Amino acid sequence: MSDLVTRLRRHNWRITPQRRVIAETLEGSHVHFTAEEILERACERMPELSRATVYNTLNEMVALGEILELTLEGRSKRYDPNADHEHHHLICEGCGLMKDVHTVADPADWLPGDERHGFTVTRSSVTYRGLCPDCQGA
Amino acid sequence: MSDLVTRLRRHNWRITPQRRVIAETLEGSHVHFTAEEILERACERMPELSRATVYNTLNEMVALGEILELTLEGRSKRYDPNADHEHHHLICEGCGLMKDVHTVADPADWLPGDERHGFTVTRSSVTYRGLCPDCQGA
DNA sequence: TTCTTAGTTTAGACATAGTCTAAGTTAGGA
DNA sequence: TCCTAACTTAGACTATGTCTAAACTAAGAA
Repeated sequence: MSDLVTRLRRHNWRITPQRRVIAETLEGSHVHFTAEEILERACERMPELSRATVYNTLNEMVALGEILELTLEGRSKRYDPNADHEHHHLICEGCGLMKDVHTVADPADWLPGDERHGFTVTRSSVTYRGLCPDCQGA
Repeated sequence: MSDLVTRLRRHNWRITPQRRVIAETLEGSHVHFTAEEILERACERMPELSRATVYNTLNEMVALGEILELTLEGRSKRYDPNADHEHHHLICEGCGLMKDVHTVADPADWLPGDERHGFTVTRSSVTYRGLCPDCQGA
């Protein structure tokens, strides 16, 4: 049983076969997939699964707070099943490898009041870029 | 004369009327526009300007390193004429408004060595999200 | 000045990512 | 069982961005 499915069930969310396949596809890899990639992989197990169901399901999981939607480089959003605790991303500019990382302080503490322009700030995320060990050698 | 135009001229880049209007539109505001917004505003001064020219010109300016392409929330990229000095972004989740902000510390200092996974970190950027004054009221 | 040529611009077709709609299907309670 | 609300589906639609082929423009050569 997928851990994500367990978490989703707690929201009194009906776990249909389609949703289960999508959740398990999301959790089955350490890479963050795009919606199209999830559709493609989930269709290997359930060929009649529709594009709309994948998009709807991903959006609902994001709304429930159980997965994260990442808008990074490129045109498509990616989905991260580790929505549990706050984390940030470290991206290799050589090969595109992406890792989750944790900071020692809350980034919101470093934005002074006069830099907030009247906004109420609710979330903050840091993206670190550099070269991974493999790409430093190359 | 726009400062961005000056910088572009240094690349031996032909400054056509179209490119001048696009560059001045980019610099004329403190917020970061999408390509469509730039097209719309530039068309107020040059109605025959085409969509393709705006997209081509923006992509070329990015390739020259004179503006930044931001892939953040939503479906469209935004363009930042301040490619020079380090700054971060504050985004309204209501209307998509984006502003430049400055933090009181370097985000790289918040990432402990054991969270770097052997990467050499060269750049870091923080994205703050919340509601702008207008969207708080609505 | 006129010619040549490379660079630029244009309209609109095309591609891709994502959303919406209307109709059909399914699950769970009365 | 039937009823109803939730879910799924195919495909139309929208939004964002790219490509193409033809026309235009500017700068140097003759």
